[in-house]
Amino acid sequence: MTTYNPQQVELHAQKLWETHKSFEVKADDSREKYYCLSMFPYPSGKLHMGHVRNYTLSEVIARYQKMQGKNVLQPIGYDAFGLPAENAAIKHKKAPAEWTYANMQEMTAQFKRLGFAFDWSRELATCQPDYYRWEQWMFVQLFEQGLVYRKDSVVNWDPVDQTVLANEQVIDGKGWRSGAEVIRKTIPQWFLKITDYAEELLESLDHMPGWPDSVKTMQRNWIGKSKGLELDFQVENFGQISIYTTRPDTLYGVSYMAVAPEHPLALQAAENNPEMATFLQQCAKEQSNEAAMATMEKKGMYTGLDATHPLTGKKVPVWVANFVLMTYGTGAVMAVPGHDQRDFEFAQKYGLPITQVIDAEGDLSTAAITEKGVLINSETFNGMDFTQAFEAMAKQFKADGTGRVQINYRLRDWGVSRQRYWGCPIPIIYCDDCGAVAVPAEQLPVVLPENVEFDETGGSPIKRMPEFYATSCPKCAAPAKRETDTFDTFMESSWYYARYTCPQYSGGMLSEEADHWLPVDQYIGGIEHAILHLLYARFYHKVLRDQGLVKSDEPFVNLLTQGMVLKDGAKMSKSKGNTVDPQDLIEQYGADTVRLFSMFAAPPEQSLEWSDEGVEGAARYLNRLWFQVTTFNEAAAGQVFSLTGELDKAQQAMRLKVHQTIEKVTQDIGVRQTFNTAIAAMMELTNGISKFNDDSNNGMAIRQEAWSSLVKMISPFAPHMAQALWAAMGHSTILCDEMWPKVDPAALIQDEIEMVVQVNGKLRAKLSVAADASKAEIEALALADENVQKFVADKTIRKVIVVPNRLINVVVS
RNA sequence: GCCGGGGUGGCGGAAUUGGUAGACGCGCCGGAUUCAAAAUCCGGUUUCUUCGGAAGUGCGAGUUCGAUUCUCGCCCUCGGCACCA
Repeated sequence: MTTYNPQQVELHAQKLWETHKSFEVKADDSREKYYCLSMFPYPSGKLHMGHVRNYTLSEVIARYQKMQGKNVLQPIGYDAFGLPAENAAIKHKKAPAEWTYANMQEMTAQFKRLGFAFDWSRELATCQPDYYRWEQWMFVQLFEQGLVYRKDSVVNWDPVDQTVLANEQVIDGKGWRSGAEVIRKTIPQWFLKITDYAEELLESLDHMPGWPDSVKTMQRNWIGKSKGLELDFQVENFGQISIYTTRPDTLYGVSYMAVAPEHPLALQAAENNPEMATFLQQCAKEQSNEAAMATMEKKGMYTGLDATHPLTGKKVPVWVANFVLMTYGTGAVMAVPGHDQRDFEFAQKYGLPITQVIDAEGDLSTAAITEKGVLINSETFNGMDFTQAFEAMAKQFKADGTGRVQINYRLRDWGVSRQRYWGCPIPIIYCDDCGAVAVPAEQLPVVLPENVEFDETGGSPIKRMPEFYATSCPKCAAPAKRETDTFDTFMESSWYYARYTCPQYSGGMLSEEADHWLPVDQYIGGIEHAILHLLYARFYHKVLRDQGLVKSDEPFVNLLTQGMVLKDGAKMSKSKGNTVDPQDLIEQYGADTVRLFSMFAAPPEQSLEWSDEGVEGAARYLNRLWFQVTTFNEAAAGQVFSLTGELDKAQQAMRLKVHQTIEKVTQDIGVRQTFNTAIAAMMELTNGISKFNDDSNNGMAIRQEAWSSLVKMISPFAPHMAQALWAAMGHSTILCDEMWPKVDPAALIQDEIEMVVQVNGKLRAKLSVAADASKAEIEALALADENVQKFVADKTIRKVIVVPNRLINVVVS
């Protein structure tokens, strides 16, 4: 017997797989395909436990599916553009490309050491021109089709560093490096019309049974479809403002209007009013992200302008309010303090009238009444319910042309411009005469210069590199300037899963192979991507489809959202400095232990609070398994045992346990995706077999079947050890090419079943009952039990509930 | 603030369709082995208890013969909120 040496066993298995190209796959119509994908990593440095968990999850699924006989594609690559590389450039005076490539190399070595079944021949990195040229190409297509447009939009501006900051770089309203107060600045940026796809993105969610309900709900709410009225209000000395409301039934309760600080009306009001100008400046210092907007103190100022109420003709004051979003609806709202809590608070603060126009439960002296009900104080609309009022109002406004029914989405178009260096250049050229012109396809890619130097401010180097931006107009050949903004990195991560099907293809964005592999059968990634990445990728896939590049409607059939790996209660991330380095654990225990533990510690969808303790347990288990199997192999001495004749009770029980475990593990991996319980079941079986010391022929046959099944079932988790044990059993094949063990239905037949007896829901006895016993027999048996009698004796039996194969509940009083 | 999760022994977690709460593992306790220790193996381990039992799954109600599971109201916590990825 040899002792278990994980380092040796693991390197040996890895070499074996590499030599046999076990995980390099080609399109093969003779076998069912299975595309298993984990979200690719950002090359931040070393791997952390979140990575290990993520890739082990897809690994287990991929290896399991391969053992079901499928042609499994499991690729890997790097989401290589992004902010941390620029931060590192400032800090270490190293070009972002150099830092990124070094990290990729390090992470690749770690991935290989973990023995993941990746098809490395398909590796890609999004910062390579071969990759991003097609992203630029697609942008140009969309530009020409009108799915791309340019408009003014707000960014965080650091007035000291003279640079745009990411939300993450704004801490308590101040620039992370300069400490200066960040202000809102409006600059022109490029947008993709994701809202054109809002309806389909919403509707498709109803036909995606492989996605978790929670993610679908979040996406539905994010898209936020609503039906309302858009109404025009006339404002004297200004003109017309439009508002959108989903509650036209409360129109008679409007006591003021509110516009966003960036609204043209607000800007006009500030022209001759220094106080208003100061107020708008204050608003410009407030953060524009939704969380801040929703929680900050509600402030407003009267513009001095009044709107005319379209139904009553009365004057309604127009206010500027810091909580009105310019980006949603029309940037103006009607305020109904009686029936909207935010309007209510604002009205209370500024002494604006609060009137009740809906008859519903509530007390207007303390809070708004937000429930729907019958209209009151609403002239001819009195007595109508919400639906009647909505329709009647819609009809009336339509007739006089001042309002219309409108479907609105909360979803906004996707702003893809970033004023950063380390990203894919936006393929646009600005010409004084021709305007914004797309870079012609034959001039793509627009290559990002990689040898650059960063200054302290973190501003993009290409913005001061004429050799990059100076060019000529593709239309009129006059001197022109390239766009120096780059794409949002979500652009790269929105289609990489498709490019993996043909990573080296140079004839286009995607080859015909894309439709062989797509859609992805199983996608796995962090729950933090539930909305942004997953929605952008869904959108992009539909765009690819409409360009004729893929045939499917959705990119990911099944989605597994893994919980966060937490340390000290917070997301494990490099920026927080609370990461656990798996390298040390691999060196100490081996990759199999680290993989096994990351799957055993918690179910995949739950967040996992990391603790170093417990890894030991996984290592102990593998050691025990190694010892048990190698000891058995010695006893078996190369012989193959098969069952003959009748089995005794203990043998039957052992064989039952083996096949129950195969059934459970198969279900847990293949259907439930609860890998922690699969491992627990295998541990239980291991304990069971090691206590079953039957040396008879049938005993040996059962043990041989048990160990061999167990080695196969543990192989997705601990593939190196499993391979070594498989070889030690005398097999010359590669285990990952073998078929998954099958359940023998005959082994599952039981003639006696244990049932529980309750009296008034409390456990009082356990019974062993013949499998074919009738209800009456079971009932009689339960009532005959001594302990049951004790609790029943002096009472009246009201009823007896028999749940087949489970329990008997005797209800007494 | 809004949207979506989570809360069960000392700890990670299990209970798959409303049916034995605590599987499996960690830790701890006891024993074997050892000169000794580590490792390993065996046994025990929710709490209280008058040893009959009783209580118990964040808190408070409800539905049910029966609730960790369903309903309502709270509390705490994690993720997301459009420029972190």
